[in-house]
Amino acid sequence: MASRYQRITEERLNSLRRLRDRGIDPYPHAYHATHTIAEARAALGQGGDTAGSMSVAGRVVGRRTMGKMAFLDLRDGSGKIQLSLRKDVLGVDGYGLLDDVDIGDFVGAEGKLFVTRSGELSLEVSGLAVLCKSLHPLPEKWHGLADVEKRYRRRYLDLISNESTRDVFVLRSRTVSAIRSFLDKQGFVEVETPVLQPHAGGAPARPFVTHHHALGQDLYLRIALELHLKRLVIGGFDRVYEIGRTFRNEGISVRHNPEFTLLECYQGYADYHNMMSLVEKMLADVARQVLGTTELDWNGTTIDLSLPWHRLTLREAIESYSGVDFEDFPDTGSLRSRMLDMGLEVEPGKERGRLIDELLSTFVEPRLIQPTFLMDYPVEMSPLAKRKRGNDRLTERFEGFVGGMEVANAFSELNDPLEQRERFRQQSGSGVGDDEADIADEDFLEAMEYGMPPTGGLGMGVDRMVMLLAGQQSIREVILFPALKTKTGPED
RNA sequence: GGGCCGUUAGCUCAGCUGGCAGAGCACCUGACUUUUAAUCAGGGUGUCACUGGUUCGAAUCCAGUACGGCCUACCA
Repeated sequence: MASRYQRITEERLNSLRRLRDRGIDPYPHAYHATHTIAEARAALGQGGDTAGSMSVAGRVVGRRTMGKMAFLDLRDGSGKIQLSLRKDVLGVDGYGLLDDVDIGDFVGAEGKLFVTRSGELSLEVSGLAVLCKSLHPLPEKWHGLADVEKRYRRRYLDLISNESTRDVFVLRSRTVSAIRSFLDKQGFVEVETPVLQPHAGGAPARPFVTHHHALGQDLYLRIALELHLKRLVIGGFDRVYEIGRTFRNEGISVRHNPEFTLLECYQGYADYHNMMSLVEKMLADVARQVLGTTELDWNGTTIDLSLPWHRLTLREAIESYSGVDFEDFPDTGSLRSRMLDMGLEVEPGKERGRLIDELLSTFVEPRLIQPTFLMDYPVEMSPLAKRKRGNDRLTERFEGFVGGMEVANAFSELNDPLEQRERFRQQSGSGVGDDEADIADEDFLEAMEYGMPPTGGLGMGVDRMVMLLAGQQSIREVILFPALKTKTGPED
């Protein structure tokens, strides 16, 4: 604490002291601004008569003094405006306050609008109030804050000094709103289900474990929304969705954050074909609402989200990009030796489904830049999906890819409770689930025994969707406070 | 977990084969009543990430540690 205090620039503390000596509270409780800065700017646009006095409030982001007159740049959440301060208007005392106003401080200003000789809309200030004294200098005005680690750890500084960062998160907010409004219009009901669960199911991922003291019981942070939402379909919510944080105790990368936002929605009486068109329509609709177009710039290439997406089966895709037709290798051993022949490093213990997944992520996924659905995944990769009509070895499942990333995963949901029980059993027996995530959720199976209508289910990574719309290559650029290791040392 | 790269002033960055720690912005002092990357004159404010080693001498070379970035691994 003491060291932190010592780092504060002596001049800022002196300003603070001088303000108090003058009887000015540097941290007042409130300020009534009559206009936001954007409203103030618009006020001049109409009519031109700006005789009325108005007030605005914001952070000082620029300061140009020239003796008996000065300009401050003021910014609030809506925009930026220049304040003009003159000694002959404010008086010696009022103008003297400027000595103790630094870049970074919050001020409120009252005055009348006018346009300077050089055409800049400004507020001729008749009254200035300090609203908060800042004790640290802001990052430099031209380059902003560039150090990636500092940008994430002190996102507030990133937001203050880099407008583009702010734009990304405004876009994120609009994206989530657009998803909601799209689904709401389609008759989906939004719900919230538990984050803390006795079993973490719905996906083969390692969960975070926590402990409930009063219950004396370990709980898991959810890794998917699936099993609870299906319970709600069983309960009569034919169209239901949730947008929520999920947690996976796995590696961190440009596409993976330990906590991320997942959209899942379920539609009774629908199958995976219906979900495909839902995904297509939703992305096109969201892009139009957020960007005004279905064309995205992704790493220099243009991605077109207009309908329809390219469709091919997983088998076709893997065969055309890797040369392997997995139907020719019906068991783990044969597929494994084929992959070894290709010079791939294959970890022992991977089942056939995992091997196919590896072919997919190595050869196919990076190539799927334009929106593409891969359909019909093998049963062993998809324990919650219904078998494909006409082919027992496959399921009616698809994944959607855009920009070389998986952004959607959906299927005709398995609703045969006896088969579901059997699939869970095979899954846990195969060593895939282990005890890390107790997939065999007995409570869920019992619910399914009461009967779930035929249902299409869909999951989409919201962070990745935002990455696409914002043209960002790293998930950390679309998460305000991405996961970072705690920094230890003299800093604190 | 493995590999490569990075960490120098509040911020953005230079600093060569080892020889007194640098620039711009910010900040401080002074001038300036229409500036807007204001301008002009002056001022360097530093645990060179941390710890150890080599050396007469280390920001620089070596080793380890921390944190970060990219790749990889893990991961529907």
